[in-house]
Amino acid sequence: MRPESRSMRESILAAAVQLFAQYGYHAAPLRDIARIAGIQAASIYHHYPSKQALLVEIMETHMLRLNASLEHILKENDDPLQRLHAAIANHIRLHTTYKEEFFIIDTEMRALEDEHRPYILSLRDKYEALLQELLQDGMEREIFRRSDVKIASYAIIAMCTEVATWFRPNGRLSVQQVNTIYRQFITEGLLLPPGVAAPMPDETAHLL
Amino acid sequence: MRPESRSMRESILAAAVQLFAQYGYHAAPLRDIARIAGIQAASIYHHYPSKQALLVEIMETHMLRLNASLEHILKENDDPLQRLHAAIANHIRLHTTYKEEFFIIDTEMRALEDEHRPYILSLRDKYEALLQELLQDGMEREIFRRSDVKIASYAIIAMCTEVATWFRPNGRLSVQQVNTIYRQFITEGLLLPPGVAAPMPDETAHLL
DNA sequence: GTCTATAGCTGGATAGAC
DNA sequence: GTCTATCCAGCTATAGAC
Repeated sequence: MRPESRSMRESILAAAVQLFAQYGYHAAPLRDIARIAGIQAASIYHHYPSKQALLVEIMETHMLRLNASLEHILKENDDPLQRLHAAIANHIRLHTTYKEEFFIIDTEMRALEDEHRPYILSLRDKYEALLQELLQDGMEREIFRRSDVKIASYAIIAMCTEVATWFRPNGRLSVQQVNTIYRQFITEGLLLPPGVAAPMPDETAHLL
Repeated sequence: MRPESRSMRESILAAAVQLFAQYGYHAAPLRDIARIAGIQAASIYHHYPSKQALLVEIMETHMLRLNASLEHILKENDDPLQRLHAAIANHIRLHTTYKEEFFIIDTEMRALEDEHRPYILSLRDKYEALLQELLQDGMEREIFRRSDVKIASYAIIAMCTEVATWFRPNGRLSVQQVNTIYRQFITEGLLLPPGVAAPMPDETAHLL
């Protein structure tokens, strides 16, 4: 594949990402994707066989990226809490960096045709299984509270994924701040421990 | 409005709920909605002015229901923890009872035309504001850990809303079980309190 | 590799009979 | 209140020139 060709391929994909995220797959006309990429609609078919192929490529690329990064974290860490912290940070980092792509993954599963849906779903299932493995291990080693592993994984994924919906790169909070807030919420919950209520908040004590 | 008329109105709406949830707004043809309701597509226009009107009515009805129930909870309770428990239970109850309707609210915001989107968004904002009021009050009264109120509200809403995606009425867990698991996760988090870490296994007790 | 032109279809919505 | 018939706009995708 020659460089000029690859460049146009990427321009088309970037335009598709933008419009799929903004209007949804079915509401985004191929003509508009072509216009943003700077060519005619028919020319897209030199680079991709169909509109559906654009959606599949967006979803596959980023689900593979997400899974590979979590597999790497599990391989490099043994401590359940370190693993969880790294997994949260990784999920939030990717969902803010590739915010539109993951928003599409989160909202356009139904737009996948029967031919491709099982494959993309299997990638999503794989991610859930990796996180559940992390949680199960942490519970067996008495680091995490024993709870329903599946529901815990769904809850963590849902709240960390939704960051892709509202996060703004130049908004009130940085990625690092969002990460810190989510980490504490997931590990410690909302409730103040009854006895420890008063003087020094844990999260600032170590700064002194 | 005569009874026969209202009945067909509801049949049409129910069919729209089913197909919007299953295929998405843009991918659900009006002809299919009509077929499920047992009439011809053109007859729908006697009951609703447009396809868009079906979507708006579904979203409005259930967002109003959700807001009214949370307002009622805030009025009837004063204790922050009781309020939070009631809010979680209420959110999960509605999102499992009207699972398709809330799934549509969660995934088809982009399908709203400019004329109606601000109104539906204002209802969603209202719900977030009510929950944030609950959280803010609980933090000021030293019941909840001080944290970012907006993010905490987004996290709680995201995880409790996603129940509408995977919950199955005759599945592994009852609504009550799901509610209990979520309640503990939100208030206490995943981590076991270090001191309270259960009876110590014999082979590690000597390390203390 | 990109273009113009258009095929082929499907969709929401309307007209007007009954 | 529901029907049949149809308009017409919009879409994805293809054909074939350059």
